[in-house]
Amino acid sequence: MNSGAQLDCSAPSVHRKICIQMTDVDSQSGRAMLKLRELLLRGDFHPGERLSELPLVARLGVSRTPIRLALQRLAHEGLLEMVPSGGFQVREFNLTDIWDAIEMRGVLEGTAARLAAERLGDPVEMRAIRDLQQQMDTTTLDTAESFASYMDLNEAFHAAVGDLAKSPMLIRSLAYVKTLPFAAPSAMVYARSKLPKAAALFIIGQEQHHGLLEAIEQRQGSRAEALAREHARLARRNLESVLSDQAILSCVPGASLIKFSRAARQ
Amino acid sequence: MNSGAQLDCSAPSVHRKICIQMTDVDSQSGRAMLKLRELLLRGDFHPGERLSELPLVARLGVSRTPIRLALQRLAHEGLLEMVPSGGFQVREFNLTDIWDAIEMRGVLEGTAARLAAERLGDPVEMRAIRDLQQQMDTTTLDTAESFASYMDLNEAFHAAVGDLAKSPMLIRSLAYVKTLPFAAPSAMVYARSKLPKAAALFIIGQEQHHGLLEAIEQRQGSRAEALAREHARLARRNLESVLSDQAILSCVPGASLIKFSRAARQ
DNA sequence: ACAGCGGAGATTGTATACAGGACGGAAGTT
DNA sequence: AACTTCCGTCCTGTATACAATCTCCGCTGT
Repeated sequence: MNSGAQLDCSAPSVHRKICIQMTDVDSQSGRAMLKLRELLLRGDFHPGERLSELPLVARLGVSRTPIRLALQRLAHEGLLEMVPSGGFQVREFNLTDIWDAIEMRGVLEGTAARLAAERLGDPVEMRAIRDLQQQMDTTTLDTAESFASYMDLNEAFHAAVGDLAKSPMLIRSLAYVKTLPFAAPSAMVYARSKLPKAAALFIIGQEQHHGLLEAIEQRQGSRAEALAREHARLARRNLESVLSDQAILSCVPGASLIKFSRAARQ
Repeated sequence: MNSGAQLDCSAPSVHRKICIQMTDVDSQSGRAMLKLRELLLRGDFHPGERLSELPLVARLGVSRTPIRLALQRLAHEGLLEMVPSGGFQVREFNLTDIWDAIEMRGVLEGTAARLAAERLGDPVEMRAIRDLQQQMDTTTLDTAESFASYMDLNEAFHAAVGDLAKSPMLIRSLAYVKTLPFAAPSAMVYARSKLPKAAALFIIGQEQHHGLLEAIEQRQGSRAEALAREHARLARRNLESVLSDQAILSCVPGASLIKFSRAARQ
Protein backbone atom coordinates (compact mmCIF):
# COMPACT_ATOMS: atom_id res chain seq x y z
CA MET A 1 0.00 0.00 0.00
CA ASN A 2 2.36 2.71 1.23
CA SER A 3 4.20 3.09 -2.04
CA GLY A 4 6.63 5.63 -0.61
CA ALA A 5 8.86 5.80 -3.65
CA GLN A 6 7.14 8.42 -5.74
CA LEU A 7 4.98 10.86 -3.80
CA ASP A 8 3.01 12.11 -6.76
CA CYS A 9 0.76 14.34 -4.71
CA SER A 10 -0.04 16.59 -7.60
CA ALA A 11 -1.31 13.73 -9.71
CA PRO A 12 -4.08 15.53 -11.55
CA SER A 13 -6.25 12.46 -11.78
CA VAL A 14 -6.48 12.44 -8.03
CA HIS A 15 -6.98 16.14 -7.42
CA ARG A 16 -9.51 16.37 -10.18
CA LYS A 17 -11.63 13.86 -8.37
CA ILE A 18 -11.70 15.91 -5.21
CA CYS A 19 -12.70 19.00 -7.09
CA ILE A 20 -16.50 18.94 -7.22
CA GLN A 21 -17.81 20.68 -10.27
CA MET A 22 -21.46 21.56 -9.84
CA THR A 23 -21.27 23.91 -12.79
CA ASP A 24 -21.67 23.67 -16.53
CA VAL A 25 -18.33 23.06 -18.16
CA ASP A 26 -19.36 24.31 -21.56
CA SER A 27 -19.47 27.97 -20.69
CA GLN A 28 -16.73 30.52 -20.29
CA SER A 29 -17.61 31.23 -16.68
CA GLY A 30 -17.76 27.54 -15.83
CA ARG A 31 -14.38 26.90 -17.34
CA ALA A 32 -12.96 29.99 -15.66
CA MET A 33 -14.24 28.81 -12.31
CA LEU A 34 -12.80 25.31 -12.63
CA LYS A 35 -9.48 26.64 -13.82
CA LEU A 36 -9.28 29.23 -11.09
CA ARG A 37 -10.21 26.74 -8.42
CA GLU A 38 -7.53 24.40 -9.63
CA LEU A 39 -4.98 27.22 -9.49
CA LEU A 40 -6.09 28.05 -5.96
CA LEU A 41 -5.91 24.47 -4.72
CA ARG A 42 -2.58 23.98 -6.41
CA GLY A 43 -1.22 26.90 -4.44
CA ASP A 44 -0.55 29.38 -7.21
CA PHE A 45 -1.72 32.22 -4.96
CA HIS A 46 -0.75 33.11 -1.42
CA PRO A 47 -3.42 33.28 1.28
CA GLY A 48 -4.57 36.87 1.66
CA GLU A 49 -3.41 37.76 -1.83
CA ARG A 50 -5.76 40.01 -3.70
CA LEU A 51 -6.99 38.65 -7.00
CA SER A 52 -7.25 41.41 -9.57
CA GLU A 53 -9.41 40.74 -12.54
CA LEU A 54 -7.21 42.06 -15.32
CA PRO A 55 -4.27 39.68 -14.73
CA LEU A 56 -6.75 36.82 -14.69
CA VAL A 57 -8.03 37.84 -18.10
CA ALA A 58 -4.62 37.06 -19.55
CA ARG A 59 -4.17 33.95 -17.43
CA LEU A 60 -7.55 32.34 -18.00
CA GLY A 61 -8.13 33.57 -21.51
CA VAL A 62 -11.64 34.89 -20.97
CA SER A 63 -13.15 38.30 -20.54
CA ARG A 64 -13.72 40.08 -17.24
CA THR A 65 -17.41 39.19 -17.06
CA PRO A 66 -17.05 35.42 -16.64
CA ILE A 67 -14.09 36.01 -14.35
CA ARG A 68 -16.21 38.19 -12.10
CA LEU A 69 -18.76 35.40 -12.00
CA ALA A 70 -16.16 32.78 -11.18
CA LEU A 71 -14.73 34.95 -8.41
CA GLN A 72 -18.12 35.42 -6.85
CA ARG A 73 -18.91 31.72 -6.99
CA LEU A 74 -15.61 30.83 -5.38
CA ALA A 75 -16.32 33.37 -2.69
CA HIS A 76 -19.61 31.65 -2.01
CA GLU A 77 -17.77 28.33 -1.87
CA GLY A 78 -15.45 29.80 0.71
CA LEU A 79 -12.13 29.74 -1.13
CA LEU A 80 -12.20 33.50 -1.59
CA GLU A 81 -13.57 36.33 0.49
CA MET A 82 -14.69 39.72 -0.66
CA VAL A 83 -12.79 42.68 0.68
CA PRO A 84 -14.99 45.51 1.93
CA SER A 85 -13.59 48.09 -0.45
CA GLY A 86 -14.26 45.83 -3.42
CA GLY A 87 -12.71 42.85 -5.11
CA PHE A 88 -11.71 39.47 -3.72
CA GLN A 89 -8.77 37.96 -1.91
CA VAL A 90 -7.59 34.44 -1.26
CA ARG A 91 -8.92 33.13 2.00
CA GLU A 92 -6.56 31.93 4.67
CA PHE A 93 -7.38 28.89 6.78
CA ASN A 94 -5.89 27.75 10.02
CA LEU A 95 -5.85 24.29 11.51
CA THR A 96 -8.85 25.00 13.71
CA ASP A 97 -10.85 25.86 10.61
CA ILE A 98 -10.07 22.50 9.04
CA TRP A 99 -10.68 20.73 12.31
CA ASP A 100 -14.08 22.35 12.66
CA ALA A 101 -14.99 21.89 9.01
CA ILE A 102 -14.50 18.16 9.37
CA GLU A 103 -16.47 18.21 12.61
CA MET A 104 -19.29 20.01 10.79
CA ARG A 105 -19.30 17.38 8.11
CA GLY A 106 -19.48 14.74 10.80
CA VAL A 107 -22.43 16.47 12.41
CA LEU A 108 -24.33 16.74 9.14
CA GLU A 109 -23.49 13.22 8.04
CA GLY A 110 -24.56 12.10 11.48
CA THR A 111 -27.88 13.78 10.92
CA ALA A 112 -28.12 12.15 7.52
CA ALA A 113 -27.48 8.75 9.08
CA ARG A 114 -30.07 9.37 11.79
CA LEU A 115 -32.71 10.50 9.31
CA ALA A 116 -31.84 7.57 7.07
CA ALA A 117 -32.52 5.22 9.97
CA GLU A 118 -35.69 7.02 10.97
CA ARG A 119 -37.08 7.25 7.47
CA LEU A 120 -36.05 3.90 6.08
CA GLY A 121 -39.03 2.36 4.40
CA ASP A 122 -38.08 -0.97 2.91
CA PRO A 123 -34.64 -2.49 3.59
CA VAL A 124 -34.44 -2.97 -0.17
CA GLU A 125 -33.61 0.73 -0.36
CA MET A 126 -30.20 -0.13 1.04
CA ARG A 127 -29.20 -2.43 -1.75
CA ALA A 128 -27.30 0.22 -3.68
CA ILE A 129 -25.26 1.34 -0.66
CA ARG A 130 -24.63 -2.27 0.37
CA ASP A 131 -23.26 -2.83 -3.07
CA LEU A 132 -20.91 0.12 -2.73
CA GLN A 133 -19.72 -1.14 0.61
CA GLN A 134 -18.95 -4.60 -0.74
CA GLN A 135 -17.07 -3.14 -3.68
CA MET A 136 -14.96 -1.11 -1.26
CA ASP A 137 -14.30 -4.19 0.82
CA THR A 138 -12.93 -6.01 -2.16
CA THR A 139 -10.83 -3.14 -3.47
CA THR A 140 -7.19 -4.14 -3.34
CA LEU A 141 -5.68 -0.65 -2.94
CA ASP A 142 -2.39 -1.58 -4.52
CA THR A 143 -2.43 0.49 -7.69
CA ALA A 144 -3.12 4.11 -8.52
CA GLU A 145 -6.26 3.07 -10.35
CA SER A 146 -7.58 1.14 -7.38
CA PHE A 147 -7.03 4.23 -5.24
CA ALA A 148 -8.99 6.40 -7.60
CA SER A 149 -11.69 3.77 -7.68
CA TYR A 150 -11.77 3.58 -3.87
CA MET A 151 -12.10 7.36 -3.62
CA ASP A 152 -14.97 7.30 -6.08
CA LEU A 153 -16.69 4.56 -4.15
CA ASN A 154 -16.13 6.40 -0.90
CA GLU A 155 -17.68 9.58 -2.26
CA ALA A 156 -20.58 7.57 -3.64
CA PHE A 157 -21.06 5.83 -0.29
CA HIS A 158 -21.27 9.10 1.60
CA ALA A 159 -23.62 10.51 -1.01
CA ALA A 160 -25.79 7.43 -0.74
CA VAL A 161 -26.22 7.97 3.00
CA GLY A 162 -27.41 11.48 2.17
CA ASP A 163 -29.88 10.06 -0.33
CA LEU A 164 -31.26 7.64 2.23
CA ALA A 165 -32.01 10.60 4.49
CA LYS A 166 -34.53 11.74 1.87
CA SER A 167 -33.98 15.38 2.66
CA PRO A 168 -33.04 17.83 -0.09
CA MET A 169 -32.34 20.45 2.55
CA LEU A 170 -29.83 18.23 4.31
CA ILE A 171 -28.14 17.33 1.06
CA ARG A 172 -27.90 21.02 0.31
CA SER A 173 -26.21 21.82 3.62
CA LEU A 174 -23.93 18.82 3.27
CA ALA A 175 -22.89 19.94 -0.19
CA TYR A 176 -22.12 23.34 1.25
CA VAL A 177 -19.67 22.14 3.90
CA LYS A 178 -18.09 19.81 1.38
CA THR A 179 -17.19 22.71 -0.89
CA LEU A 180 -14.25 23.41 1.40
CA PRO A 181 -11.49 21.38 -0.17
CA PHE A 182 -10.23 19.62 2.92
CA ALA A 183 -13.69 18.83 4.30
CA ALA A 184 -14.69 16.45 1.53
CA PRO A 185 -14.97 12.79 2.54
CA SER A 186 -12.07 11.75 0.33
CA ALA A 187 -9.86 14.74 1.02
CA MET A 188 -7.78 12.87 3.55
CA VAL A 189 -8.06 9.47 1.93
CA TYR A 190 -5.28 9.98 -0.54
CA ALA A 191 -2.91 11.46 2.02
CA ARG A 192 -3.90 8.70 4.41
CA SER A 193 -2.64 6.09 1.99
CA LYS A 194 0.85 7.52 2.42
CA LEU A 195 0.87 7.05 6.17
CA PRO A 196 2.72 4.14 7.77
CA LYS A 197 -0.43 2.87 9.44
CA ALA A 198 -2.44 3.19 6.26
CA ALA A 199 -3.64 -0.40 6.24
CA ALA A 200 -5.02 -0.18 9.77
CA LEU A 201 -6.80 3.09 9.00
CA PHE A 202 -8.53 1.64 5.99
CA ILE A 203 -9.67 -1.34 8.01
CA ILE A 204 -11.10 0.95 10.68
CA GLY A 205 -12.87 3.03 8.09
CA GLN A 206 -14.47 0.00 6.53
CA GLU A 207 -15.54 -1.29 9.93
CA GLN A 208 -17.25 2.04 10.58
CA HIS A 209 -19.02 1.85 7.24
CA HIS A 210 -20.25 -1.58 8.16
CA GLY A 211 -21.55 -0.50 11.56
CA LEU A 212 -23.22 2.52 10.04
CA LEU A 213 -25.19 0.43 7.58
CA GLU A 214 -26.16 -2.02 10.28
CA ALA A 215 -27.46 0.79 12.46
CA ILE A 216 -29.47 2.31 9.63
CA GLU A 217 -30.89 -1.02 8.63
CA GLN A 218 -32.01 -1.72 12.17
CA ARG A 219 -33.44 1.79 12.42
CA GLN A 220 -31.13 2.72 15.28
CA GLY A 221 -31.05 6.46 14.60
CA SER A 222 -28.99 7.54 17.57
CA ARG A 223 -26.36 4.87 16.99
CA ALA A 224 -26.17 5.71 13.31
CA GLU A 225 -25.64 9.37 14.14
CA ALA A 226 -22.88 8.61 16.63
CA LEU A 227 -21.12 6.28 14.21
CA ALA A 228 -21.21 8.78 11.36
CA ARG A 229 -19.73 11.45 13.62
CA GLU A 230 -17.01 9.12 14.75
CA HIS A 231 -16.30 8.23 11.14
CA ALA A 232 -15.64 11.88 10.35
CA ARG A 233 -13.33 12.04 13.35
CA LEU A 234 -11.27 9.36 11.69
CA ALA A 235 -10.54 11.93 9.01
CA ARG A 236 -9.52 14.34 11.75
CA ARG A 237 -7.12 11.76 13.14
CA ASN A 238 -5.74 11.35 9.64
CA LEU A 239 -5.18 15.07 9.51
CA GLU A 240 -3.35 14.91 12.81
CA SER A 241 -0.98 12.26 11.50
CA VAL A 242 -0.57 13.94 8.15
CA LEU A 243 0.54 17.15 9.86
CA SER A 244 3.72 15.53 11.00
CA ASP A 245 5.00 15.07 7.47
CA GLN A 246 5.15 18.13 5.25
CA ALA A 247 5.51 16.00 2.14
CA ILE A 248 2.35 14.07 2.85
CA LEU A 249 0.49 17.21 3.88
CA SER A 250 1.00 18.63 0.42
CA CYS A 251 -1.20 15.78 -0.85
CA VAL A 252 -4.18 17.38 0.84
CA PRO A 253 -5.89 19.70 -1.63
CA GLY A 254 -5.63 23.35 -0.67
CA ALA A 255 -2.88 22.69 1.83
CA SER A 256 -1.09 25.80 0.64
CA LEU A 257 -3.93 27.94 1.96
CA ILE A 258 -3.32 26.80 5.52
CA LYS A 259 -1.59 29.15 7.90
CA PHE A 260 0.28 27.32 10.61
CA SER A 261 0.24 29.33 13.78
CA ARG A 262 2.67 28.55 16.60
CA ALA A 263 -0.07 26.82 18.62
CA ALA A 264 -0.29 23.45 16.90
CA ARG A 265 -3.97 22.99 17.55
CA GLN A 266 -6.57 24.50 19.85
CA MET B 1 -50.64 39.59 23.26
CA ASN B 2 -52.85 38.02 20.61
CA SER B 3 -54.01 41.31 19.16
CA GLY B 4 -56.30 39.64 16.67
CA ALA B 5 -57.95 42.78 15.45
CA GLN B 6 -55.55 43.87 12.74
CA LEU B 7 -53.45 41.09 11.24
CA ASP B 8 -50.83 43.32 9.72
CA CYS B 9 -48.66 40.50 8.46
CA SER B 10 -47.05 42.60 5.80
CA ALA B 11 -45.86 45.16 8.30
CA PRO B 12 -42.58 46.11 6.67
CA SER B 13 -40.87 46.83 9.98
CA VAL B 14 -41.30 43.20 10.90
CA HIS B 15 -40.44 41.57 7.61
CA ARG B 16 -37.45 43.77 7.15
CA LYS B 17 -36.00 42.42 10.35
CA ILE B 18 -36.23 38.85 9.13
CA CYS B 19 -34.44 39.72 5.94
CA ILE B 20 -30.74 39.35 6.66
CA GLN B 21 -28.65 41.64 4.57
CA MET B 22 -25.03 40.48 4.48
CA THR B 23 -24.36 42.77 1.54
CA ASP B 24 -23.36 46.35 0.99
CA VAL B 25 -26.43 48.51 0.65
CA ASP B 26 -24.65 51.33 -1.11
CA SER B 27 -24.18 49.57 -4.41
CA GLN B 28 -26.54 48.93 -7.26
CA SER B 29 -26.23 45.16 -6.99
CA GLY B 30 -26.76 45.23 -3.23
CA ARG B 31 -29.89 47.31 -3.55
CA ALA B 32 -31.13 45.14 -6.41
CA MET B 33 -30.65 42.04 -4.30
CA LEU B 34 -32.49 43.40 -1.28
CA LYS B 35 -35.33 44.69 -3.40
CA LEU B 36 -35.64 41.45 -5.33
CA ARG B 37 -35.55 39.37 -2.17
CA GLU B 38 -38.30 41.50 -0.70
CA LEU B 39 -40.40 40.99 -3.82
CA LEU B 40 -39.83 37.25 -3.64
CA LEU B 41 -40.72 36.99 0.04
CA ARG B 42 -43.75 39.20 -0.47
CA GLY B 43 -45.00 36.76 -3.06
CA ASP B 44 -44.81 38.88 -6.19
CA PHE B 45 -43.67 35.86 -8.16
CA HIS B 46 -45.10 32.38 -8.39
CA PRO B 47 -42.97 29.37 -7.49
CA GLY B 48 -41.39 27.96 -10.63
CA GLU B 49 -41.78 31.24 -12.48
CA ARG B 50 -38.83 32.16 -14.61
CA LEU B 51 -37.25 35.49 -13.83
CA SER B 52 -36.14 37.24 -16.98
CA GLU B 53 -33.61 39.97 -16.62
CA LEU B 54 -35.09 42.60 -18.89
CA PRO B 55 -38.38 43.04 -17.03
CA LEU B 56 -36.40 43.34 -13.82
CA VAL B 57 -34.40 46.17 -15.35
CA ALA B 58 -37.56 48.24 -15.54
CA ARG B 59 -38.81 47.06 -12.17
CA LEU B 60 -35.66 47.53 -10.14
CA GLY B 61 -34.31 50.51 -12.00
CA VAL B 62 -30.80 49.19 -12.51
CA SER B 63 -28.91 47.73 -15.43
CA ARG B 64 -28.70 44.04 -16.27
CA THR B 65 -25.26 43.58 -14.73
CA PRO B 66 -26.22 44.16 -11.08
CA ILE B 67 -29.42 42.22 -11.67
CA ARG B 68 -27.44 39.23 -12.87
CA LEU B 69 -25.36 39.49 -9.73
CA ALA B 70 -28.42 39.70 -7.51
CA LEU B 71 -29.98 36.70 -9.22
CA GLN B 72 -26.89 34.63 -8.72
CA ARG B 73 -26.61 35.55 -5.06
CA LEU B 74 -30.24 34.70 -4.44
CA ALA B 75 -29.67 31.38 -6.16
CA HIS B 76 -26.83 30.70 -3.74
CA GLU B 77 -29.12 31.64 -0.88
CA GLY B 78 -31.62 29.14 -2.13
CA LEU B 79 -34.54 31.36 -3.07
CA LEU B 80 -33.87 30.85 -6.78
CA GLU B 81 -32.49 27.97 -8.78
CA MET B 82 -30.73 28.07 -12.07
CA VAL B 83 -32.38 26.33 -14.97
CA PRO B 84 -30.05 24.14 -17.01
CA SER B 85 -30.63 25.99 -20.24
CA GLY B 86 -29.79 29.31 -18.62
CA GLY B 87 -31.44 31.87 -16.41
CA PHE B 88 -33.14 31.49 -13.06
CA GLN B 89 -36.53 30.53 -11.73
CA VAL B 90 -38.28 30.93 -8.42
CA ARG B 91 -37.76 27.95 -6.19
CA GLU B 92 -40.69 26.03 -4.87
CA PHE B 93 -40.70 24.65 -1.35
CA ASN B 94 -42.90 22.06 0.24
CA LEU B 95 -43.68 21.51 3.88
CA THR B 96 -41.05 18.82 4.24
CA ASP B 97 -38.43 21.29 3.08
CA ILE B 98 -39.38 23.76 5.78
CA TRP B 99 -39.62 21.00 8.34
CA ASP B 100 -36.15 19.78 7.48
CA ALA B 101 -34.67 23.25 7.23
CA ILE B 102 -35.73 23.94 10.80
CA GLU B 103 -34.37 20.56 11.85
CA MET B 104 -31.06 21.45 10.22
CA ARG B 105 -30.93 24.71 12.12
CA GLY B 106 -31.60 22.76 15.29
CA VAL B 107 -28.76 20.37 14.53
CA LEU B 108 -26.30 23.17 13.85
CA GLU B 109 -27.40 25.25 16.82
CA GLY B 110 -27.13 22.09 18.88
CA THR B 111 -23.55 21.73 17.74
CA ALA B 112 -22.96 25.39 18.54
CA ALA B 113 -24.30 24.85 22.03
CA ARG B 114 -22.18 21.74 22.54
CA LEU B 115 -19.02 23.47 21.34
CA ALA B 116 -19.88 26.48 23.48
CA ALA B 117 -20.05 24.22 26.50
CA GLU B 118 -16.88 22.36 25.59
CA ARG B 119 -14.89 25.48 24.80
CA LEU B 120 -16.12 27.81 27.48
CA GLY B 121 -13.12 29.43 29.11
CA ASP B 122 -14.22 31.83 31.78
CA PRO B 123 -17.91 32.05 32.76
CA VAL B 124 -17.51 35.79 32.31
CA GLU B 125 -17.79 35.12 28.58
CA MET B 126 -21.46 34.46 29.14
CA ARG B 127 -22.26 37.89 30.51
CA ALA B 128 -23.43 39.28 27.18
CA ILE B 129 -25.78 36.41 26.47
CA ARG B 130 -27.08 36.43 30.03
CA ASP B 131 -27.88 40.06 29.53
CA LEU B 132 -29.84 39.29 26.37
CA GLN B 133 -31.75 36.57 28.15
CA GLN B 134 -32.76 38.88 31.00
CA GLN B 135 -33.85 41.56 28.58
CA MET B 136 -36.06 39.02 26.84
CA ASP B 137 -37.49 37.90 30.15
CA THR B 138 -38.55 41.43 30.96
CA THR B 139 -39.98 42.21 27.52
CA THR B 140 -43.71 42.83 27.87
CA LEU B 141 -44.73 41.76 24.36
CA ASP B 142 -47.82 43.96 24.30
CA THR B 143 -46.92 46.45 21.59
CA ALA B 144 -45.59 46.20 18.05
CA GLU B 145 -42.35 47.82 19.19
CA SER B 146 -41.86 45.28 21.95
CA PHE B 147 -42.36 42.51 19.40
CA ALA B 148 -39.72 43.94 17.13
CA SER B 149 -37.44 44.32 20.11
CA TYR B 150 -38.06 40.72 21.16
CA MET B 151 -37.26 39.46 17.69
CA ASP B 152 -34.05 41.46 17.67
CA LEU B 153 -33.09 40.08 21.07
CA ASN B 154 -33.94 36.55 19.95
CA GLU B 155 -31.75 36.83 16.87
CA ALA B 156 -28.97 38.27 18.98
CA PHE B 157 -29.32 35.45 21.51
CA HIS B 158 -29.00 32.78 18.86
CA ALA B 159 -26.06 34.59 17.31
CA ALA B 160 -24.41 34.82 20.73
CA VAL B 161 -24.57 31.04 21.15
CA GLY B 162 -22.78 30.77 17.83
CA ASP B 163 -20.13 33.20 19.02
CA LEU B 164 -19.58 31.17 22.18
CA ALA B 165 -18.83 28.14 20.01
CA LYS B 166 -15.76 30.02 18.77
CA SER B 167 -15.93 28.40 15.36
CA PRO B 168 -16.03 30.53 12.22
CA MET B 169 -16.83 27.43 10.20
CA LEU B 170 -19.87 26.64 12.30
CA ILE B 171 -21.07 30.24 12.12
CA ARG B 172 -20.66 30.04 8.36
CA SER B 173 -22.79 26.91 8.06
CA LEU B 174 -25.34 28.31 10.44
CA ALA B 175 -25.61 31.48 8.40
CA TYR B 176 -26.14 29.34 5.33
CA VAL B 177 -29.16 27.45 6.66
CA LYS B 178 -30.58 30.67 8.04
CA THR B 179 -30.64 32.22 4.58
CA LEU B 180 -33.81 30.26 3.92
CA PRO B 181 -36.51 32.66 4.99
CA PHE B 182 -38.54 30.31 7.16
CA ALA B 183 -35.53 28.73 8.85
CA ALA B 184 -34.38 31.86 10.67
CA PRO B 185 -34.79 31.77 14.45
CA SER B 186 -37.37 34.56 14.41
CA ALA B 187 -39.23 33.45 11.32
CA MET B 188 -41.98 31.78 13.30
CA VAL B 189 -41.90 34.18 16.24
CA TYR B 190 -44.11 36.79 14.66
CA ALA B 191 -46.66 34.29 13.43
CA ARG B 192 -46.48 32.57 16.79
CA SER B 193 -47.66 35.73 18.50
CA LYS B 194 -50.94 35.43 16.63
CA LEU B 195 -51.67 31.97 17.94
CA PRO B 196 -54.16 31.43 20.75
CA LYS B 197 -51.57 29.74 22.92
CA ALA B 198 -48.99 32.43 22.24
CA ALA B 199 -48.32 33.20 25.89
CA ALA B 200 -47.54 29.60 26.73
CA LEU B 201 -45.24 29.22 23.76
CA PHE B 202 -43.21 32.25 24.75
CA ILE B 203 -42.87 30.93 28.27
CA ILE B 204 -41.64 27.58 26.96
CA GLY B 205 -39.15 29.29 24.68
CA GLN B 206 -37.75 31.34 27.51
CA GLU B 207 -37.48 28.29 29.70
CA GLN B 208 -35.48 26.55 26.99
CA HIS B 209 -33.18 29.55 26.70
CA HIS B 210 -32.62 29.40 30.41
CA GLY B 211 -31.81 25.69 30.41
CA LEU B 212 -29.49 26.12 27.46
CA LEU B 213 -27.42 28.75 29.23
CA GLU B 214 -27.29 26.67 32.38
CA ALA B 215 -26.03 23.68 30.43
CA ILE B 216 -23.37 25.72 28.66
CA GLU B 217 -22.25 27.34 31.88
CA GLN B 218 -21.88 23.97 33.58
CA ARG B 219 -20.05 22.64 30.54
CA GLN B 220 -22.69 19.98 29.90
CA GLY B 221 -22.13 19.67 26.15
CA SER B 222 -24.50 16.85 25.45
CA ARG B 223 -27.33 18.43 27.41
CA ALA B 224 -26.76 21.77 25.71
CA GLU B 225 -26.93 20.10 22.31
CA ALA B 226 -30.15 18.30 23.11
CA LEU B 227 -31.76 21.45 24.47
CA ALA B 228 -30.84 23.51 21.43
CA ARG B 229 -32.29 20.87 19.14
CA GLU B 230 -35.47 20.78 21.14
CA HIS B 231 -35.65 24.54 21.03
CA ALA B 232 -35.67 24.45 17.24
CA ARG B 233 -38.41 21.86 17.38
CA LEU B 234 -40.50 24.42 19.19
CA ALA B 235 -40.38 26.42 15.99
CA ARG B 236 -41.53 23.33 14.14
CA ARG B 237 -44.47 22.97 16.49
CA ASN B 238 -45.27 26.62 15.82
CA LEU B 239 -45.28 25.86 12.14
CA GLU B 240 -47.65 22.99 12.73
CA SER B 241 -50.10 25.26 14.52
CA VAL B 242 -49.68 28.07 12.06
CA LEU B 243 -50.60 25.77 9.19
CA SER B 244 -54.15 25.53 10.45
CA ASP B 245 -54.82 29.21 9.83
CA GLN B 246 -54.14 30.53 6.36
CA ALA B 247 -54.26 34.14 7.60
CA ILE B 248 -51.57 33.53 10.18
CA LEU B 249 -49.49 31.48 7.76
CA SER B 250 -49.17 34.48 5.50
CA CYS B 251 -47.21 36.13 8.31
CA VAL B 252 -44.36 33.69 7.74
CA PRO B 253 -41.93 35.24 5.28
CA GLY B 254 -41.85 33.44 1.96
CA ALA B 255 -45.08 31.58 2.68
CA SER B 256 -46.17 32.18 -0.90
CA LEU B 257 -43.33 29.99 -2.13
CA ILE B 258 -44.72 26.95 -0.34
CA LYS B 259 -46.50 24.32 -2.36
CA PHE B 260 -49.05 22.45 -0.33
CA SER B 261 -49.33 18.91 -1.53
CA ARG B 262 -52.31 16.76 -0.62
CA ALA B 263 -50.31 14.96 2.06
CA ALA B 264 -50.31 17.47 4.88
CA ARG B 265 -46.91 16.49 6.20
CA GLN B 266 -44.55 13.57 5.81
C1' DA C 1 -55.82 15.26 -35.37
C1' DC C 2 -51.23 14.97 -34.16
C1' DA C 3 -46.37 14.96 -34.74
C1' DG C 4 -42.39 17.02 -36.80
C1' DC C 5 -40.19 21.13 -38.60
C1' DG C 6 -38.84 25.80 -39.34
C1' DG C 7 -38.35 30.51 -38.38
C1' DA C 8 -38.93 34.75 -35.77
C1' DG C 9 -38.67 36.78 -31.43
C1' DA C 10 -36.84 36.94 -27.13
C1' DT C 11 -33.27 35.99 -23.77
C1' DT C 12 -29.00 34.82 -21.96
C1' DG C 13 -23.89 34.77 -22.07
C1' DT C 14 -19.92 37.45 -23.29
C1' DA C 15 -17.12 41.33 -24.42
C1' DT C 16 -16.01 46.00 -23.89
C1' DA C 17 -16.41 51.01 -22.84
C1' DC C 18 -16.83 54.35 -19.22
C1' DA C 19 -17.00 56.49 -14.70
C1' DG C 20 -16.26 56.76 -9.89
C1' DG C 21 -13.40 55.57 -6.23
C1' DA C 22 -9.33 53.43 -3.85
C1' DC C 23 -4.53 53.02 -3.22
C1' DG C 24 0.13 54.51 -3.45
C1' DG C 25 3.78 57.66 -4.15
C1' DA C 26 5.73 62.14 -4.22
C1' DA C 27 6.03 66.73 -2.75
C1' DG C 28 5.36 70.20 0.55
C1' DT C 29 4.89 71.72 5.31
C1' DT C 30 5.61 71.67 10.32
C1' DA D 1 12.44 63.57 10.05
C1' DA D 2 7.69 62.74 10.15
C1' DC D 3 3.14 63.91 8.89
C1' DT D 4 -0.19 65.62 5.71
C1' DT D 5 -1.94 66.54 1.34
C1' DC D 6 -2.41 66.16 -3.40
C1' DC D 7 -2.23 63.89 -7.71
C1' DG D 8 -1.79 60.06 -10.85
C1' DT D 9 -2.58 55.35 -11.75
C1' DC D 10 -5.00 51.32 -11.27
C1' DC D 11 -9.08 48.85 -10.34
C1' DT D 12 -13.72 47.77 -9.62
C1' DG D 13 -18.66 48.53 -10.48
C1' DT D 14 -21.97 49.59 -13.99
C1' DA D 15 -23.97 50.13 -18.43
C1' DT D 16 -24.52 48.64 -22.99
C1' DA D 17 -23.62 46.35 -27.52
C1' DC D 18 -23.35 41.98 -29.90
C1' DA D 19 -23.82 37.20 -30.86
C1' DA D 20 -25.32 32.55 -29.99
C1' DT D 21 -28.96 29.97 -28.43
C1' DC D 22 -33.20 28.76 -26.63
C1' DT D 23 -38.26 29.03 -26.80
C1' DC D 24 -42.49 29.35 -28.65
C1' DC D 25 -45.66 29.62 -32.25
C1' DG D 26 -47.44 28.53 -36.59
C1' DC D 27 -47.16 25.65 -40.53
C1' DT D 28 -47.03 21.49 -43.12
C1' DG D 29 -47.30 16.74 -43.93
C1' DT D 30 -48.93 12.24 -42.82
